[in-house]
Order: sequence, then C-alpha cells, then structure tokens
Amino acid sequence: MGRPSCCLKPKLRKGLWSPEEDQKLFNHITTFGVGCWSSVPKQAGLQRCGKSCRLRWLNYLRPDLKRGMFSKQEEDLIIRLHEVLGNRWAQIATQLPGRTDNEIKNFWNSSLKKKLKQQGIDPNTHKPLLSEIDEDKKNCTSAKENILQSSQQPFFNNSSYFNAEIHESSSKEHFLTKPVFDIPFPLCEFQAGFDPIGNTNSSHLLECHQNLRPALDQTHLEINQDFQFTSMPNLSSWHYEDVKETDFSDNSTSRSSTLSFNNGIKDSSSTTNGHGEFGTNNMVENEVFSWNNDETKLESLFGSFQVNGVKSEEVNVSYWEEDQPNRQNVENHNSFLLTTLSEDLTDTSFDFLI
DNA sequence: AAGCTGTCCAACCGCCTTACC
DNA sequence: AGGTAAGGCGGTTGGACAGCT
Repeated sequence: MGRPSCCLKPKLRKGLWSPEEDQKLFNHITTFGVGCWSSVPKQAGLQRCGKSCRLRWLNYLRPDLKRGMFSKQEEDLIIRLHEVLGNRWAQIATQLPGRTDNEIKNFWNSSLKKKLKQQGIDPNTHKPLLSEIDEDKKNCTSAKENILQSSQQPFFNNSSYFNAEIHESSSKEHFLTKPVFDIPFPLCEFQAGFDPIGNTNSSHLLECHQNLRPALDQTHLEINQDFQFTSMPNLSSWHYEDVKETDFSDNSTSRSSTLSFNNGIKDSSSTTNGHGEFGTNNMVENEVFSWNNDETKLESLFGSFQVNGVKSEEVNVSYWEEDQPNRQNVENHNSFLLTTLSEDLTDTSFDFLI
C-alpha cells in the first residue's frame, strides 16, 4: 500500500476543473511563478491538492502548449522516439515542444498503436507482427541469404518501418552511401533493427541524426505562432489588443471555444495579469518553456554531444542543410535508426555542448 | 428520439525518486 | 540513517462526446 493520495484529504475537489479554478490557478502562476506546488492551492484559493494544480498547469494551462492535432511530422517523431525510449512519455515530450507527456501518451494509446498494428507493426517492439514474421520466413530462401542481406543492408532488413510505401529507392541509396564515423556511443540495445552480425558502425547514428533532424525541424517550423487557450471561456473577458476569435477547424480537436492570441503576445515572452497588461514572467519564459531552447533540444539529440564525459566527433549535419530539396522525404524516415541509441538514455550521461 | 457503443482525453492513482530535516 | 513531504512519471479510469442503430 502506498501513501494515501493527497487528494483524499477532506474538502479537496476532484474531477474536472471549472473555468473559475483555471483562472485562479493561471492568475496565480503567472503572477508568482511556479514555486512550491503544495502551497499553490492555498495561495490561489483553490480546493485542490498541489499535485492536481501542477498537473492542470502542465497539461492544460501553460501558455506554451501547442493545441490541436498532431502533425505528420510529430506523429513520425513520436513513433521513432517510442522505439528508442519506450513508454517514457516525459522524455518523448521533451522533444516535442508544446506537447505534454499526457497528450502524447493519449495519442499513442488511442491512435498510433492502432495505426502501427494496421501496418503490421507491433507497437511494443516496433517489429513486424509475428504473423508477418512467419510469412517472411516462408519467403526466405535460406538463413544464409538472410545474413548476407543483413550484412549489406544492416538496418533495412530488420526495420519495422521499411516497406515499399515509405522507403523509396532514392532514400535507401542515400542511406547506404552514408559516410562512416565512429563515436563513443553506448550500444546498449540493438535488438530492433540492428545488424545481427555486429555491424555497429556509427553511420547508423548519423542516419538517425540525418533522418530525424528534418522531421524535428519541420515540427518546430510548424509550431503555431499563436498563443492560445481553450476551454477557458471566462478568460475571453480579458482585453487583449490582439485577441481574435480564430477558427481552428483545420487543426484543432478542441470541443470548446477557443481563443487565440496572435504573435504579438507570444513574441513578447510575456504573461498577462488578466487586465491586458503584460509583464515579463521569468517562470514562463525560462523555466516552463523557452522557445529559444528548442534548438538546444535538437542539438542535444543530434549535435555535438558527450557521452559519459567523452566528447563525440562533431557530427556533420550537412545532410539536411545541403539536401533541402529532400526535406519532403521526411516521411521516408527510418524509424529504426534510433535504435542505435541507448536503450535507456536517462541512465546515460549526456553532456551536451550548447 | 432514445439507447447503445466506441473513442477521446483530462484527471486520478500509485509508485518511485529526491530533497530535506 | 531513517522518516517525511513533495515532485515526477507511467498506467489507468471515467466522463463527455460522436456515431450508429
């Protein structure tokens, strides 16, 4: 038996948050910042536990949240990150700006798992489902031939996502002609898509880098510049010069009324006191989320980095810089490439150079 | 229109880790 | 060193909603 839930304390509200509660919490956080969550309910006049307040803020009220449907790029990225990280939603969420772990988790459970299954991919292992593996075995002429093939095409053979639909020959060729470089990367788990005969050269990581980066870039580019809230109808009474009612039918699944604050507000990196006056809030700007740090996140995944204190060779990232026309090939990504990363990135000391 | 069913997602639960005393 | 509180995270639940019969 664990510790009793903090929400079991008497007089504490549970369940859905009312707009009034949202406003109280939002006003409190934007005014005082994030401090001790356990004291927030009392200070904000809420009959909630601190944990509930924290969750509400992180998953819903944070102004940096990106609402609406996941883009194809985000979808691809989630799949690939999941292949590496598993159900570590919080870690996955760090690579999707504006998305919460809860949101990603829900999206995975409700949509992506089904989609992968429909494609004949086991969402847990990211390998072909057993029935398909059996079918593959029938089609194989010999085990020897398989080994030969895998040694020549170390990842494609075992790739869960390698199929005619998503891998055009051009991208495949491009993949196979990648330069080789060695970095001291922890090779902890290569059960998915890794060359069974030990072809563990770092070109795979480079591929990972090269294929994922454009997707990330695209994801970041697509981040809505608007600063928006949903399901906070009472907030509409605030006065913003640039507030406008916006139709998000193109990209929003919100069932509630939606407000959008345009660029002017977001660019100010400011928060509101509820009266249309914006004051810079360091908490929002720096702690909760910093758009300026997006690049840092990307670099942390793909740029110069250190593993357990050992600096990598600087990765040549010219692929997406020189090969801009191929950016549309983002969808031809190779999800398996990330399997060259450590199974447990959290246990690895990454000293990223910013 | 009413009832049923499936889907989505916000929120809770319980466990683990960390910080502090 | 041990106890406690708080934060963080992943799994799960239940209500709201949409679609179908």
